[in-house]
Amino acid sequence: MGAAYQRKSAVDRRQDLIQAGIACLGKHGMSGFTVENTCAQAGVSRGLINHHFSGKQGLLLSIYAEMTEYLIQTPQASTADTALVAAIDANFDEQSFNQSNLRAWLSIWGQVATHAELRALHRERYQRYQSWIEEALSAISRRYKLRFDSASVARQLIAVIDGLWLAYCLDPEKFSLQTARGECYRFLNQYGIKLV
Amino acid sequence: MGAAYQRKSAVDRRQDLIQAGIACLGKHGMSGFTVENTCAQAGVSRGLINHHFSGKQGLLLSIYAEMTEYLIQTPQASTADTALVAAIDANFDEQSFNQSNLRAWLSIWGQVATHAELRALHRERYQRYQSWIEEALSAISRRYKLRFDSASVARQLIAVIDGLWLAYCLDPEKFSLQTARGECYRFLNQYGIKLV
DNA sequence: TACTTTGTTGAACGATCGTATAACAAGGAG
DNA sequence: CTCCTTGTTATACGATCGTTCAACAAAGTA
Repeated sequence: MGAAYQRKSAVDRRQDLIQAGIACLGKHGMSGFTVENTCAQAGVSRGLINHHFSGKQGLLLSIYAEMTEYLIQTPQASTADTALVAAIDANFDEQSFNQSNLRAWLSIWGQVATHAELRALHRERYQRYQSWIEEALSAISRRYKLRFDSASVARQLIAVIDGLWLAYCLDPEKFSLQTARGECYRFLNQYGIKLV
Repeated sequence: MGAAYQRKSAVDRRQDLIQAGIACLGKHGMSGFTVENTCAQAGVSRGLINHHFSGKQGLLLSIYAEMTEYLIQTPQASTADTALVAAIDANFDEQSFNQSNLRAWLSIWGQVATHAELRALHRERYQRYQSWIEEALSAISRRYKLRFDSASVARQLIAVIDGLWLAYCLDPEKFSLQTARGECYRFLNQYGIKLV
């Protein structure tokens, strides 16, 4: 007779619950992100969330940290060109640009305004993200002797990316991943930035 | 001794509940949009929502219809230039571009993927919105002999607007209404579209 | 005034929420 | 084999959710 349940290390189980939470957020939004659903998705009992996290809000915080980790990681590319391409493409690969993942983001964004700790975390991550993009654009403008306000273009670029995400999430049949990605690079072309 | 409660016509009371619902969504997001909160905000009893709407979901549907009404209304301006300016400025006036309203939008968007009727309504309104902007851009490109793909620029413009909304909603201190509006017109300038 | 219509109330219902807690068990240390 | 740590389960609890429904009352009609 086998063991009644599988015992995992704290870090592994925490990762399981985080991934299960993301899956629930992607499936039915914030209303689908319940303790019962998440634990069922992870294949564990209900009480386990409060053992590994400080309540459901604690799990949500860890989920957001995990989700930003993938996108915010500063690419290690050699030039500003390839680094920016890598950063943009990370937003438009299959892992990021699918309805489930975008819905999870949308659900969490809806909580940022309410949840103080979540807002603080978001502010820090987004600030780092924007600064990095701004510096990359600045390097590119110097290298190719282009004339544009890096801060302004950075704001617009981030807005375009997020707006395309939103449009795709709300109506996935409207355009494809490639269309969205192409739209993003067409936008940069208009400023003389020819990356692809 | 006055009346125990004020009796209103169905249309007036429905409007009260719709506005109260928007206020609740803006205050604490979708989790703040409860029957109890909404009715308290409207100053009526809990049971009234089910008398005037088909449940809470029915109210949410009416709320979305009301919110789109203001933004989607096709301006009656004479030229495509002024019409597009009016449409864009409607997105960046104080009534639309404040955190409470944007949070309400964000909350509803999070439900679009889940709620079938809401998704259908959104698809219809957004399609109409995009078509109108695309036609306006097309008229402008003909008039000023500009060379760009109207459909592509329309997608980018909507993405920029929505992305700026999102950024402002998640961190209002990052930039002001005027900055966001200016960013939008700077984007159009890059395509040779000089409206302001 | 008497009657009808219908907007409105408030209590009650079952369902589900997040959390706390005591009992249990898996796996390693001795 | 025994003990101990700790990951895990299952139940129970109070709170709150959305909805239903019978009773009430305000305003119009005759």
